[in-house]
Amino acid sequence: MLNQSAALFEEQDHVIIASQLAGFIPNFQTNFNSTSPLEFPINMHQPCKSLAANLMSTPLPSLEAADQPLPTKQKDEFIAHFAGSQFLSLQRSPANYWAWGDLMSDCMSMKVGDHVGVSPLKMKKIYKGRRKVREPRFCFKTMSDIDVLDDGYKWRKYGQKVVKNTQHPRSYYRCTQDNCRVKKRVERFADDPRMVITTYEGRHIHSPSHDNDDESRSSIYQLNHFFS
DNA sequence: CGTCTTTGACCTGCGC
DNA sequence: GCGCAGGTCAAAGACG
Repeated sequence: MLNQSAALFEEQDHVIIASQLAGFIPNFQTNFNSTSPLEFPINMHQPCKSLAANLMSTPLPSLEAADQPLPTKQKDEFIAHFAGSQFLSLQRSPANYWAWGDLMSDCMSMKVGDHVGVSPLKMKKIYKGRRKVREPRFCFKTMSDIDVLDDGYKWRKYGQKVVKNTQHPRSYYRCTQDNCRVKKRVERFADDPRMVITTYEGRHIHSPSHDNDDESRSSIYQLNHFFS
């Protein structure tokens, strides 16, 4: 049984859904005011997605406003929706919109206690350099002895790399379906090798193979279809 | 024999 | 411009 706790984010659609983010980001500073992780069951993802999409659908503020917090009203709506739940507050700016993926990537290799955050200067550099559209990405972390989780799709490994400051190599996979450009990266969490971090990039243009009906109902299958 | 994995080389982007 | 690190390629080997 997969551990369903996960941290998910998708940049292209402005959807940011976080669960157990504190596990990825030891200290919330600069752009994140978090006191405790946000947690919700897997079947709450769709309402969360709608809410977050609505929240994030207003035009991006000007670059000069990059360091300004999310308008209080929007933040309050988000907080209200999760009243009674542990809550992660989000601040939105054009810079950290682009920085989400990078920040998350940075966090993968960080040690507990490291500072996490993006300086205003770095944020503006990231924003300036990322005007091209990037494939949507999301990642999640699971407790598993198996590196490559069966997600219903067929993958071919095309590379492996030792990442700096980590003991475990990162593996690169591509979907084997013709014309499908989806990729995924699989690596062990540096601070806790029992955890597997899987990062998906792109969207499948086909349905998963249904070799195993039980698998098609699994949580990981639902995770993939959340973004399809 | 076809498919998949491994792995060193190469490419690219970024920081200094 | 240079060096480093991450990402990708592709030839060779393993496996069924």
